[in-house]
Amino acid sequence: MSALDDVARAAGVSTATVSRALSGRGRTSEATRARVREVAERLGYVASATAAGLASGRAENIGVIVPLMDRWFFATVLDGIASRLAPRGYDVTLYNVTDDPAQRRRLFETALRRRRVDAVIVLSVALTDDEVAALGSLGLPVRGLGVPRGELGGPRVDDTAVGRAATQHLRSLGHRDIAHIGQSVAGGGPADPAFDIPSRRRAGFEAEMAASGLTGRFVAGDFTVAGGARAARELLTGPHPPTAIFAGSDEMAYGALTAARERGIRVPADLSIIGVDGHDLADLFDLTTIDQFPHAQGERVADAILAAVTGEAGPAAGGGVPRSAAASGPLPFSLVTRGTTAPPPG
Amino acid sequence: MSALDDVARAAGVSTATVSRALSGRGRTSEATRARVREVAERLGYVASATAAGLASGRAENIGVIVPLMDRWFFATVLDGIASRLAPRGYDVTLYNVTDDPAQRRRLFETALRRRRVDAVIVLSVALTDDEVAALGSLGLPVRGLGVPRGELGGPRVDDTAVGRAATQHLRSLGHRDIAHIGQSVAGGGPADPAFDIPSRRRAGFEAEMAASGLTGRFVAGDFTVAGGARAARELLTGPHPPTAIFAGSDEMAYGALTAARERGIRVPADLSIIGVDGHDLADLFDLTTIDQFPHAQGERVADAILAAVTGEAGPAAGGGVPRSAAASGPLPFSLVTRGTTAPPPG
DNA sequence: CTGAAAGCGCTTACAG
DNA sequence: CTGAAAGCGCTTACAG
Repeated sequence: MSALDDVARAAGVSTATVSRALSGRGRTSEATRARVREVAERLGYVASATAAGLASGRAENIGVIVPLMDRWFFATVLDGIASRLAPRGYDVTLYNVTDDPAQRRRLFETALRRRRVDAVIVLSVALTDDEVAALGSLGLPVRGLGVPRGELGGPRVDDTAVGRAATQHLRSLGHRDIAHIGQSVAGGGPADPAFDIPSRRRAGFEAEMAASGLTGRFVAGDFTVAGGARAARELLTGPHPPTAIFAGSDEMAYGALTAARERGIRVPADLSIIGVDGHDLADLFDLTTIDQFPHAQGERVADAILAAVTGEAGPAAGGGVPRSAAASGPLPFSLVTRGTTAPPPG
Repeated sequence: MSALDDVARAAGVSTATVSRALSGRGRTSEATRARVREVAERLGYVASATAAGLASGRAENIGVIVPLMDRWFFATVLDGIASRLAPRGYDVTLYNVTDDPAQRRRLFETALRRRRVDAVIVLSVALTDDEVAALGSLGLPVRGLGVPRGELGGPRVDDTAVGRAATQHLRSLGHRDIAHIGQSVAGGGPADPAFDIPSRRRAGFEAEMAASGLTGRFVAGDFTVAGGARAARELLTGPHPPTAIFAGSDEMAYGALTAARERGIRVPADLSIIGVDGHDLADLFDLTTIDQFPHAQGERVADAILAAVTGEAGPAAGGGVPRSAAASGPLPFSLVTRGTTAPPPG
């Protein structure tokens, strides 16, 4: 005696009709549908996700693989994803990936293979070849967001352009002695560094500097506040401190700000600093940054995965351009000029 | 021809035996179990979560209701929860609750009733009576973390003590003119303000001030950086600015720091500021705070929910005190003295 | 310890 | 448009 039976009985129809009326799949007369829905509502009936999933093959659930949940950027992207999925009736289950090999094996070889999700979104994590293969063998749509690999489809920011834009801003203020704080490629990264986000930002920086006949310095941070502080201290205590720093993330920029403060170096009078992200607190720090709209990024990848799962072209019918093509264009970013950048001293 | 059948065939046993060998439930000979596991491993077999869930009634999935996923505190707690659940084979599905009434109805009346989860954890959200009732009617274990209601069990910090400790620190430095930035009770909160976290912190503040025969001022922030800045501006531009501010959260304390900076008020020479949380960037801001170990809070509530779901007393056998009793004690907090607090001027 | 069989609560061809 | 029935892929009493 399932709950479905109760509804069918109360509405005087078969369970098949209840299922059709409630899901909207298959034909039902308007009158029947209305009556069934009314009865279901009154009885507080909601179909069991596991039973429906088993019978239909649709889990109505999207898996999201995310590193470091306590990092602002990912939390914000996740929020964007959830904001698009929930209204469509999709749940999101979280798969936190760490550096622990045993944990990763459990994730890719077991957790993800339980058929609990219809598709998976991968947020900026460096995956091994085996892991990419494991994802592929799932037979599920997979989209990455900012993943450092070409293998996974999904929207992405043109990070080379981001690197160029940040550098251009500094150059246009007159800086010639600019250092970049980023991530060293060796740091446990994936196979092909050419697809790496930090590498792209750095490449943009170097290209822009080279275009002016300049050479930029590079110091490795690790995309944390502490790493940024460490890198900035190295730069600022050297024989020839730069007049400007382009940090590959806002959090590293905060670290650079601290390092400058420690040494009594005035920002922006003595030193300009620009970050990347559009972090929550950038306004508080009065930090100039390249905003990459992480919340919107989450929305975009959620829409893309939904389109893949439902086989739709997208919510809006639109004109001649297929929605999928539009959705696969590069993600926007924007320079936000605040008080940490100014012309160089002298 | 299910995947289970393949394994059973290859191992030369029945599907029942495969199920028992793989799950560890029921008896199986050591030899059979080893062989079945070896075959399953070789074939890459992992039981379908939806089929197993339907048959067993166990979803092996915990729902977490969380507001504002992009808030550091919640993201950190979530990380703590996931870190305990994943190793035990439990997935976590996220239910983001916002202020949108339609969205909340969808959550409490539909999403949560799909039997996708074995239990639910509620993170600090103000629930209406109807929502608490809806949670109760789920027939599932429910634990809150820092929920402003007595109805939901679960570990919690003694926030009155937190308020007292912060105030004591300021008092011990010699401050007499202390203001508290918190949250106004009217702000869309739940029925009983007595269970409210912000109210408790404020009560602790007032009790401690009263004990010295002093009266503290109160200004409402809204637990955001901007709200803290606004409240602090109000205090600092008044006729009689305080010599110390106790902010109910680190993020509001950051706002207060900004407001002081705007006005050229030196911290801590002219003004002391203390926050609550143990935020990631507190170290960067050199902020004195009451750390409440959010990651550990997540671990604790995850353990509590796991105990409720599995009916266990907990992982460690322990001594005479039941684990559950120990786990229900108040959560720890700790004063971290940094550079934003000092004796008052003069 | 192991197997045959029923059943978990839905969805969906297939007929009508 | 609607119903009877099979089936989704497991788990679990129930026997043996």
